[in-house]
Amino acid sequence: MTKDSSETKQKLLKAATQVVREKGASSLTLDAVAKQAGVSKGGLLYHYPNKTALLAAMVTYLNDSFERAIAEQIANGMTSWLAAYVAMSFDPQQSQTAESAGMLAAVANDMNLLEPLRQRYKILQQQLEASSSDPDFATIVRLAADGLWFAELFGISGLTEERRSQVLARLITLTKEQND
Amino acid sequence: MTKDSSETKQKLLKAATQVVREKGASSLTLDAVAKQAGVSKGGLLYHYPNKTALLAAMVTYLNDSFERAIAEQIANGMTSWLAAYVAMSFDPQQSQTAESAGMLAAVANDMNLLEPLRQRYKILQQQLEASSSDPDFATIVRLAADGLWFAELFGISGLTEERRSQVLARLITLTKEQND
DNA sequence: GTAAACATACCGTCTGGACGGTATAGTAAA
DNA sequence: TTTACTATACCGTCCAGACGGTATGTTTAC
Repeated sequence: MTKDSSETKQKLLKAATQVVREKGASSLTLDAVAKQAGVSKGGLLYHYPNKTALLAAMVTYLNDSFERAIAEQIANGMTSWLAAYVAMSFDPQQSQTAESAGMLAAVANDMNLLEPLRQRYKILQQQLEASSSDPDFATIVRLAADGLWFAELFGISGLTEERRSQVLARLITLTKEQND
Repeated sequence: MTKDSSETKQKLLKAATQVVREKGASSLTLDAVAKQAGVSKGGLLYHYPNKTALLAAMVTYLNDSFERAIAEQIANGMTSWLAAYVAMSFDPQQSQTAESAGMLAAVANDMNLLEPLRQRYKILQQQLEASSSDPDFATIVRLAADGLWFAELFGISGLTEERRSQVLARLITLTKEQND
C-alpha cells in the first residue's frame, strides 16, 4: 500500500459531504465527488465499488461522528447522556456537516440506507428510558432535541438566536431534574 | 375546460405522493408520476410545465394539508393551537402521506422548494411565542412534536406503541399548563 | 370550429458504472 | 541482486439507459 487506502477513502467521504452541503443532495454524483476530491471517477470506484457503497459509508460516517460528538459533550462537562445529546443537537458546528449530509444523501437516494441508524436509535431509546425516573419526559426532551436538529436542517425552525439559546438552557435544566 | 383541469392536477399530485411513498423520493420521475396517474407524460407536462412546478405544487399541497389537519384537530376537541399541532404530529393518518412525500421530494430534488414552509414556520413560531405565558417551554413542546414527526418519517424514533401514546398524552397535558 | 386536454414520438444530456490500461511497490526465486 | 511476478492504487474512455423536456399530432367538449 503506497498511499494508504483508508486515507483516500476519508478524503472521498469529506468530498461527498461537501458536495451535498454546497450543491444539495441531488447533485451528489460520482463525477462531482471525484472532482471535489481531486480523483478520477475510476479512482473513486476503486474505493467504493458503486454509489450505494459510498452512500452507506456516509451513513456510517454520520453514525461515528454522532458518537464522537456525544462523547465530546460529556467530556466538556455535560453530566448525563441526555444532556450531552441535547447539547450536541444544538451545536451548530456539528449539526450542519457530516451528519446532515449523510442524512440528506440517504433520504434523497434510498431510505433503506438509514437502517443502521434505526437499529442504533432503538437501543438508545431503550437505554434512555431505562436510565430515567420519568421516561416519558426524558423522551420528550430527546424528541425536542431531534426536532430542533431536523427543523434547522430544513431551515424551518423559525427560532431567533435568543430563543434558541434560551430553549437550549431550559432543556439542559430539564435534563437535570431527572436522574438519568 | 372540459374535464376540469384542477381535478386532473389533484390526481397528478396524489400520484406523485404515492410514487414517493411506494418507491422513494429518488424514483419520483415524470414518467413514474404520469404512469401512476394513468396519464401520458405529455398530459402531465400540460398541467405542470416542468418537474419543478410539480414539486412546488407538492410542497403547496403539503402546506395546505397541514393547515387542514390542524383545523381538524381543533374541531375534534383540541383546545389550543399547540395541542392541535401536537395531535396532528402524532396522527398516523396524516403523518405518512402527503406531507411526508412533499418533504422528501423537496429534499431529494431542491431544498429551496421548502422556502414557503420556512416563511410559514417563522410566523407560526412567532404566534406560538406570543400566545404563550412560557414561550420557551411552548417551543419545547412544539419541537418535541416536530422531533417525533421527523423521527418517524425516517424510521428512527425507536418508540414502542405504548411509549408513543404515553408521550402523546403527556405532551397534551403539558399544553394545558399554559395559557396559549 | 376552436380551444382545452390530452397522447405519441423523439431528442439531448446526464449518470452510473464497466473496462482496459498504467505506475508503483512489494515478494520471491535464481 | 537481478528478474519475474503479483497486488495495490489509480486514470481515461466509453456506453447503455434513464430522465427531463420539446414538438407535433389527435381527441373531446362547448
